[in-house]
Amino acid sequence: MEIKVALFEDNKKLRESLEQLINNANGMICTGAFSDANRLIQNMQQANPEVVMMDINMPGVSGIEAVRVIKERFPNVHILMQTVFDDNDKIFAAICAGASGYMLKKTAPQKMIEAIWETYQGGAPMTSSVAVKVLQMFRLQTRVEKTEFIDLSEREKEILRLLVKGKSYKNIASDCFISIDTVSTHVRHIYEKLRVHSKSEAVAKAIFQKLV
Amino acid sequence: MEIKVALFEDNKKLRESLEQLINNANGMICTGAFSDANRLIQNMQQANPEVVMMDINMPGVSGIEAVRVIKERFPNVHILMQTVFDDNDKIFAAICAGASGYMLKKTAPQKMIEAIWETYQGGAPMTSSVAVKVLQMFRLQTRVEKTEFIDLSEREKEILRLLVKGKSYKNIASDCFISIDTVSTHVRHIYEKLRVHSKSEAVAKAIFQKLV
DNA sequence: ATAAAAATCACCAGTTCATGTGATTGTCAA
DNA sequence: TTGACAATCACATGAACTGGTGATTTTTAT
Repeated sequence: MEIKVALFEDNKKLRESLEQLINNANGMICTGAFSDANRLIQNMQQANPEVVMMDINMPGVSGIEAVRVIKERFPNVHILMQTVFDDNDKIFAAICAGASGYMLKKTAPQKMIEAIWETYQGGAPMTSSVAVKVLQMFRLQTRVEKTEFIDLSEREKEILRLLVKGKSYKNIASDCFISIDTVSTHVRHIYEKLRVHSKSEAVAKAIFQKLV
Repeated sequence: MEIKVALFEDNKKLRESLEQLINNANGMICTGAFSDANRLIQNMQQANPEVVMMDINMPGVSGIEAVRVIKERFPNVHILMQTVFDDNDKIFAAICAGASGYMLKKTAPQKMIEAIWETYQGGAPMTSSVAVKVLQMFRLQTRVEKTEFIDLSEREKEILRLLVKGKSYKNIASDCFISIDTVSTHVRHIYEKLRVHSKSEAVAKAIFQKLV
């Protein structure tokens, strides 16, 4: 039984050469090659693939959005992302959307075939530079801030939570049924306790220190 | 120039066969093979390796502890972990301690040599099953908020970072050597992309979505 | 080559914020 | 009962922000 591979890639030349590469490889067949993800569901049903190769940058529906949709509607399909750049944010977003693998387009054809095979088997093939970035991000996420003790009153905490939600003094006043001036006073006290001088500093500190 | 590889592995048979594998491979040489990490620093100075293969389970000083020490004392050395099990916690701990790669011991000899080579070049070779677990953990850690993909330009991200630090437009202008009006324009664009309408909302969203 | 996106700057009107000063009321512990 | 603190409100001013219009230059993608 051959692995059915579908292809989403807006560059015509690359799309065709990938299609050929897949069809020439043993044990796999390209059942669909599309230039965008605008008729994603339809294309997926038509191609009925086990593995999807998805370009991250496409006109219309982005590759990342497409991954999210595919993972929702066809959760058993494994997705191999393809991109020109090993850009942190996009890798991050693609992984979170549910992509299994992440290969740079410049990857050697033979390696690409191996990656498809690995993806099919439930692996997570990654270009070396991508793997390194994933580990870096992984370590960064784990960092813990040293927490200092900050003693806010209940009311102050309540108002700080509303600040974090992005509310203005006016909003907070009406939410809490108090006057704007009172909000202002509370905020002033919060600033003193947090030793900050603006809403955004307070919000950042509140979040990092997990005060909310 | 050959890659100098040091080996920490308590199983004598495995240690010797790995040593042989390395010495038989082109472009690398085993400059030290040790059964434990109890004389780690001394061994490291003696072997002076560029790549360390470290067993995760050893009597005495654990492989993970050893990684931490090596990364502290010899930060330029790349470390390839070796283990029998692909156990979540240990993978996690090893990565956080600073290991670059993570291979199961049952990996084919040829693949192991490739992994050493990749590690030397700053890559992060991982056994497929490990890579999958890393991605899983990665997603779990992130699954707090559903992350939407927000495509900010470099400049916008830079300015967003400064906003999170609590800087005013004036500060940002002087930090970035641009006019206040330019800062204002960038911020406007950031707001549009994040769909917010104030500094504090932007800051909160930036932090929660890990845009900074 | 050409269109799109990014980065830069300017002017402006209205809104919101930061901070100072001062005051009243209720609670609670010393 | 007195002082500390929390919560409430008021007035005021300068600074900072939001959002709209419009424009030029550079970079980037196709």
